[in-house]
Amino acid sequence: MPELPEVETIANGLNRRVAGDRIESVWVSDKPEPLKSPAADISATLEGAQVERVQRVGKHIVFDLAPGRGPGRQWIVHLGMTGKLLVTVPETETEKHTHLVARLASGRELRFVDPRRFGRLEVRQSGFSGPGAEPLKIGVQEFARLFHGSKAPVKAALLNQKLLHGVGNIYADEALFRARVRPRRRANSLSQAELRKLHAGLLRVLKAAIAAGGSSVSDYVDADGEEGFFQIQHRAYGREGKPCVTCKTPIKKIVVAGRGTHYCPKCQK
DNA sequence: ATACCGACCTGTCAGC
DNA sequence: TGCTGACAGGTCGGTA
Repeated sequence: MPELPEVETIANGLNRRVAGDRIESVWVSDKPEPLKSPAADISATLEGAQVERVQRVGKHIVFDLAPGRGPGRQWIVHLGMTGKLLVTVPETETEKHTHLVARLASGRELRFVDPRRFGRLEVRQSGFSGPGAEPLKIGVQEFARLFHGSKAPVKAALLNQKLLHGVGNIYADEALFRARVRPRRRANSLSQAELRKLHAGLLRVLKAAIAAGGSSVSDYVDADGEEGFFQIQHRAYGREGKPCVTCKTPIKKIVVAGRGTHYCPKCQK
């Protein structure tokens, strides 16, 4: 479900709510899919650990843990399409598809819920830096270099987490719309000017979406249960058949890299 | 190396 | 009303 702006919003909300709290005990479901680390490792790492802070890396939520001795460990959560991390009181009814419950010293619970089970939970030594470059930090030069070496459609390159991490289907379409570049163009066919526009468009759309609390297309909510509002600013994603905000031409929907892809056939070259 | 496609899961919605 | 199929914000592994 969530891409960079949603994960950023969730991680910031979790940081506000649970940083400094201690995990007293953990329950893990017996469904194996969401676990990248063995359940016993996850429990052993989380139990007794204090949450130092929560931050976003790519589309991952990273909990820095202070176990008290030895090198720090991290709990890394990828929400997949439908994952949620909720902070609740114990009395709140446990949702269907709850896969992990961490009981906190404050008396609250941190719960991981994921109906589709595409999300992943993992514990590891500190220092996780994600699979690719960070879109909010990368300069235009490095950005251009990433795409220069790829013959893939530029949309596929944007979605490739080993190049840039954090960009998903919505913001790839939105960035390409703002850069006026067609999603099927080969990444290495973009001119320097187009790469600059793509870099700028991506930064603009990600920052605006973070400011709006992310996009709530169906059921996304942040750590406080609040919806995001960026979906009302979408110009391409989800607007098939609707008039382009620039030229009124109907937005087209095609499939690129196996994903529904929206663009303006007139504005985007 | 690259790119397409199915697989992984469940829920929802449109269409019949 | 109920069934079927398509589709969904993500990623991985196999194959051509």
